[in-house]
Amino acid sequence: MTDVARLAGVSHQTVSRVLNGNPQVHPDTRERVMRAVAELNYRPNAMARGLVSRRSRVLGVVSFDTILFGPASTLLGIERAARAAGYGVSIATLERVDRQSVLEAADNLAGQGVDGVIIIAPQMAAAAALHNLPKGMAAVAVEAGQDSGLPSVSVDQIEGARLAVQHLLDLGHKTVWHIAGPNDWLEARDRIEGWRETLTKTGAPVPAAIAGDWSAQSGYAAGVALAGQPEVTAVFAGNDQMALGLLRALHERGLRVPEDISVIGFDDIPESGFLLPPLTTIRQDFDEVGRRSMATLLQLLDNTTPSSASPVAPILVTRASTAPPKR
Amino acid sequence: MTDVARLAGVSHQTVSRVLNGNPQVHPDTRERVMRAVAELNYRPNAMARGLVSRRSRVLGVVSFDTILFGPASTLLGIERAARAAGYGVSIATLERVDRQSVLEAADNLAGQGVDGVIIIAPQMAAAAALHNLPKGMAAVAVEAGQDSGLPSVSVDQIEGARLAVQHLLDLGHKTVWHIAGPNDWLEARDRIEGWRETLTKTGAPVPAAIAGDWSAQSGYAAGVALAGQPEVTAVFAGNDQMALGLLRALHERGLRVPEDISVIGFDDIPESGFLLPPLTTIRQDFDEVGRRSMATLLQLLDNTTPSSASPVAPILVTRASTAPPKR
DNA sequence: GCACGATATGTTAACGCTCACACTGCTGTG
DNA sequence: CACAGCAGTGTGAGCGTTAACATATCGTGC
Repeated sequence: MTDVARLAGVSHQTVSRVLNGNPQVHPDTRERVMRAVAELNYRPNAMARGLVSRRSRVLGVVSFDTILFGPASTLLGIERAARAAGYGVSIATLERVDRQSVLEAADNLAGQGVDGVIIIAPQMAAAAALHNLPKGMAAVAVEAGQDSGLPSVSVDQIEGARLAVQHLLDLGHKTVWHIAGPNDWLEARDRIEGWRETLTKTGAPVPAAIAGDWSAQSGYAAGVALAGQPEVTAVFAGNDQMALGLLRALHERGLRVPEDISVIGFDDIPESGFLLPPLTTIRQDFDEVGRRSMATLLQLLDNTTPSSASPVAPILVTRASTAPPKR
Repeated sequence: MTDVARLAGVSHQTVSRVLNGNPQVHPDTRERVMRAVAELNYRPNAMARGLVSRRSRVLGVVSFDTILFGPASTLLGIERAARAAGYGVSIATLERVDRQSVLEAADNLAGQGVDGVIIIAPQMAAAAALHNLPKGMAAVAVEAGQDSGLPSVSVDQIEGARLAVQHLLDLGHKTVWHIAGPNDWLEARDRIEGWRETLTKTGAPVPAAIAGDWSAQSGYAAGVALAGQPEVTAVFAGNDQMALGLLRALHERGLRVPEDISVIGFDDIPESGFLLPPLTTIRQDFDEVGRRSMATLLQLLDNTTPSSASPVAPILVTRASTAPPKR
């Protein structure tokens, strides 16, 4: 910076002013400084800057299983929103999801000097850990339910499930079976709740939910079980991967989708449109989740009370795996 | 730090020594300092530390399309390796892949003060940009070919293609068709090369490669074209998503896999085992890629000449989508 | 013509840490 | 008994930036 100042014939403070867009600099001076900056290929030192301003302009994201479509998309949405706001993003991926791992990850990020963290905590264990975060740490939770003690952003899973189930009921199905995600995931619980509520509200019988673990394999297993029950005409799978496994199981048993059984998924993974048949599913707007998380975090950093908006609304994507019942 | 020093009854320098594991501190002193650290809940300031040591212990990763299985897995592998080495990871995701975006992303990361960057650059355009990186920036390329001018780490795509094609030839197929990835991806080019080479070497005829874009949709389109050609008995899809689309197209045309046509994919995405039929494919070891990238970057930071190891070997995962030809 | 605010720039002191060096006792050696 | 050597600790400077304040220059209104 001193070099730039010398070359431009000004003080280092003026250089600092130019770099920070201070309006009180003469245009000519600004020009000269900019030229010197370019000529010397000067780049401000982020650490010196952060040391005095107490802001690193980097935020941390704690996440789990970033290979899965949901978390990966959320991460991407956050990263986009952060970049738009002039922030960098540092990640910490959890190997296991328990209280300690979450706290360790948050601690690591804090040690890197992030200004705040966004925690993608769809599991109960992760959400529980949020109460123990180092105090004074600006943190926003994503998909963590209301009782995490943190400002939080999420997609309206209950509404998503309602959309899925209502769609099937509207087609004329008497009821809808459900392959649920793991019970320690909040999203799984909410989808079960939305499913059950919608059935109950319309007076439809509520079959037992079948336990899955998000994997295609578990969907397949559920499909094997369901294929043996002739009364099953419509199935709401907790995510698209399980729907995929389900489709395979039904196909193997000679059941046609949607003629014999309607199937609806959740997530709208890129492959969903190309399954056999193309999958009707529920889409979540992860970019919006990213934007809201970022906005909330920025409010936290500004010391304004974060405005808690309503959850992000999912939408129904109708393809070819659902139809009126034929049997 | 001063507070800790006061509480422990030592100088700030001794506190620093304890924190950095300097062996020349008396065990009793160390103990007292540690206790003070714990009591005050003190955490060293990363920026002050980085300012003087000129090391942030954070590295940057430039990546594209982190929703795709390959890049997401690579990112995860790098993150794991970085954590093991005590480094944090900052990400920069590209919206578009061209020279300028790559340089901008690298610049952003540099502005955040990362010690070095790992660039996942599977596309020609990205690889080309690597020559223009700010000099003095420690950088490692992943999947960028040899001529990026950077130390680089990659999976042996040619070998992977060879494994796939040889597997089909060994089953008795006269030749193997290929649905290729986009021509501006290095991985796509290498897989084409491995495919062509293997066919040529064994004297098999080399059909024209069919252009795809990694998506299930393009695999479907290719499948529609191939289903009309009775001489086609074996297809090597450039990735598993295209294989998925292909399976759907073949199924729709009444062609059975593997009885009528054998299909092999590439990547081994989590769903591959649950397609109809379970997909035989080629698996890449992304953790190993992450470890090697990290190791290379650390060597670069140490000013040792990076040891350029041989590419990571992929492996064949045999499932149910390939069989000897029947027609 | 002169005080006065506005505009533009410079000066100095932190920020919290590590590095280089100086210092203090103590032990062991000739 | 003096002195070197060493373990253990303290002192002061400086990393590159911004904040706070001080200063210089310039019109402007009376």
